Amino acid sequence: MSPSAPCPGGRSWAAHAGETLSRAGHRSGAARAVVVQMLDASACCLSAQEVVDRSRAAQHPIGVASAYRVLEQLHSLHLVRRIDLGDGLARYEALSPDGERHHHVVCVECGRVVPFEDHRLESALSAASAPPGFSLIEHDVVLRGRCAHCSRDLLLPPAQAVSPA
Amino acid sequence: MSPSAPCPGGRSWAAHAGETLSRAGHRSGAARAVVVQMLDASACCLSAQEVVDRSRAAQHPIGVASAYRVLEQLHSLHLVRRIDLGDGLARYEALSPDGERHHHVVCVECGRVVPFEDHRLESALSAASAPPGFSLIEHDVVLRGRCAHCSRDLLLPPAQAVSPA
DNA sequence: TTAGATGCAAAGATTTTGCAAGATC
DNA sequence: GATCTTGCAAAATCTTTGCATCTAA
Repeated sequence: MSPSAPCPGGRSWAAHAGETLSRAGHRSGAARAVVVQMLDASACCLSAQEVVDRSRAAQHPIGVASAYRVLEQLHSLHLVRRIDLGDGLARYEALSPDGERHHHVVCVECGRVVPFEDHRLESALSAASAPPGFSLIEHDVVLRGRCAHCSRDLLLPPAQAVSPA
Repeated sequence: MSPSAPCPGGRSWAAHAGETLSRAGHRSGAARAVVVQMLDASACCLSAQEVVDRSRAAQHPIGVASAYRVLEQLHSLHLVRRIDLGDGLARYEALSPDGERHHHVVCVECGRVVPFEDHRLESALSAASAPPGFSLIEHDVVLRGRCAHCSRDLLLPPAQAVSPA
């Protein structure tokens, strides 16, 4: 979790990403800087469109194509994780080099996304019995349920319930 | 797993689905019958396009829109599970009423999808500590790795390696 | 100066929707 | 016969690609 938390070496994820990118032979550019900064500052995963919208709001607008290209670049270098919450959007989140991961819970009513960690679940996933010969690399876990807010609304008369997003 | 395995009552999943659909007030139709039969006969999840392609191959072609509509209908009645393997396609698989579930492993090289079960993982998922107030409903788990075939290819000289799909 | 980065617009791919024709009950 | 289902085509989304321009090194 910890947005913009320093990486093991004391540097920010953004610094780590920049270094990895240049070592890979990529040049720096305005769009890339914006995307990296957005991801570094975000507490959770962002879609390409969200990155573009936030860049506009921050007075540093970038093109949609650039957002997708930078995100793909970061993904190919394992600097971000690609997350699919099942709504047809690809989301990305910064991946700290220490391998720390978290999972996501999505509210089936309002779509709210909440990150969470669970060490026991993590162990079970690492120890998961994959089919013979399969060597596991990573795992994606998405839980679905109702957030506190929407669970409460279910108990209220329909007229008072807040309409879901 | 077990494709076309009888449900607890001894009926096939297709029969169960048909009954549930009519109880919900839906009428039967050619397209729906084909989709239900495809899912019942499939060992694993199918995309809408796969259903359409197989329907054509089986000499009972259905329209793309119908496939999507029937799949959505089945999903809303919890007769199928919607699965997102991260490649931008929605897949669906029959959901037996006894609640038996399995997960999927995807080969990062060739895209092969293999179902698997793991009771310990299942327990960890059921016991997962969701954020406060969140009531969990279901979970999606996708593991990624290299299948036996592709792991072997990595050891061969590039010239002999089979090109990935 | 050279090769990569960027942005716009067009193209691709997947899924949804409008509407007329055909089936079911 | 009323209503739901189906299928074609158009629309809506999300993502990728082509190409000219700009820019980092």
